[in-house]
Amino acid sequence: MPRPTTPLLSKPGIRAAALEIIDQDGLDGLSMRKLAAALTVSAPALYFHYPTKEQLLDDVASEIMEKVDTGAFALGWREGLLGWARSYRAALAEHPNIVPFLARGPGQRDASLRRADAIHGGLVAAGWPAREATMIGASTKYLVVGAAMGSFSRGFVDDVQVYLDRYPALGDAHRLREHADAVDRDSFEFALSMFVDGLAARLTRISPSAEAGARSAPPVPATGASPRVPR
Amino acid sequence: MPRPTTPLLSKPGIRAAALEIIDQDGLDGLSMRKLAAALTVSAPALYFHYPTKEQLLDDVASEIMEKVDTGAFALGWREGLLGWARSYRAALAEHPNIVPFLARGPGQRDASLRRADAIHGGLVAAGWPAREATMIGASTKYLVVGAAMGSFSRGFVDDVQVYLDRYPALGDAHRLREHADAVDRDSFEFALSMFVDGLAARLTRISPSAEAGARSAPPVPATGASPRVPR
DNA sequence: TTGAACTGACTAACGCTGTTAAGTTAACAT
DNA sequence: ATGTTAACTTAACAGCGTTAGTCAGTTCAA
Repeated sequence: MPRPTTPLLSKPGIRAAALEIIDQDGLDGLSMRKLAAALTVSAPALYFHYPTKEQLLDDVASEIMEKVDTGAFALGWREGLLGWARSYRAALAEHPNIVPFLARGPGQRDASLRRADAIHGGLVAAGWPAREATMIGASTKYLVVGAAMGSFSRGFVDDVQVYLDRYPALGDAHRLREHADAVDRDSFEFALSMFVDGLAARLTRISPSAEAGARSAPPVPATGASPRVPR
Repeated sequence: MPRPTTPLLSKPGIRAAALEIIDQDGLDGLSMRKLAAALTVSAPALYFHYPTKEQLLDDVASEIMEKVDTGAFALGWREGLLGWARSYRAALAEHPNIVPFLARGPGQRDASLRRADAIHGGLVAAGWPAREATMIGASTKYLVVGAAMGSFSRGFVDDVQVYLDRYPALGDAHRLREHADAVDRDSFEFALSMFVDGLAARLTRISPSAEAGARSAPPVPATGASPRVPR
């Protein structure tokens, strides 16, 4: 079958199939041959549409990141940060297997820069110094990526009775596995709250005029408020 | 050369060589053949000492994690948490290439459990409810792993002039690359401070008796203070 | 209407990977 | 002296990402 009358493959189709395999079999479970087989096609056919496996993964990652929303910065830095962090984490939690790739991921993509700009602009407009705005953005990403990756709870095994008396402070850590997801979600929300609380306290300390977390005061264009100093 | 008079290989030697390759060439740069070549040995010889590549990596990861210190919990939960987080991050920053592996890593190892026990016990002894102690431990790990992995700053490319005017709020983000490491370190410290500040405020709120961050009051064995309730 | 150029697939193959099997001999225990 | 174990060797397998070369169907210009 040299050239079909109607194309068998399309970039979105390849992406969807790849993501499906990743979700089911993990990141290592995706191979070009397996992906091709799922599309009832030979492996090299994929290279007509994607020059490399990494490029394909980049595209899949970008697709996932499209669900990240920075719009809430219009309601104030606190709302913006919370909205961004939550939508970010939700996007990653939907496809946890791709997170290790996404973490080193591009970030230099256009959409990614647009998000970074919205975040930084929103923070600066609310009264945060540019340098701290950068650190807040980084910190929040740490939290989201760490939560998506680490999965603290999954570090415990549930078939071990041993450490129940060996490490009494762990109590019944073996039950963690059961509600691992819940613990992860709660821990993320907890960390986010503590972090934002600390931020709010700091903002009133360094810039008492700014209402901590409320709408940014003047209707000045958000992006214009960023001074051109190294951060 | 069937059996050498004195063994050519040893587990510590294999581990050291593996880590050296990982540090230089990245996690993907480590192959059993390359490792064997570095040790002037054939690849299958390694399998006499390590049953699998994953086991080898587990051991290397554990070796790195040995530098993580939870001793400061004797000085109070705040000092303990900060000391743990900083030594944890420092250990990962020394070998950033192995972090992606370490993040999914074992965690169920003996040493890992001992650390978890010390952390949880130290927090509970200072007045934190067990459930929140768990979340604090998880949150801190999120921060450390996220900081070690994400490398927010590395997400920017420095050869692009384009977005200077396209995304004005980003200012001169292209300079980020230069002091990427400094930004990472500062952002981590910033995040840690904000998080711990938020925690301290919460602790005085929920348990006013506990001095927020000071030494845990009575010299009671830390591990004995953990009630046996699900967390 | 013919012919060239392009498109979207194919099969074969390269060098790489982790790992297993089988062979070889030094060292050690009985 | 003999048998077992230890520590290596080479050969090989299946699977990986990717490249080269082939070929039929589609599109468009002359």
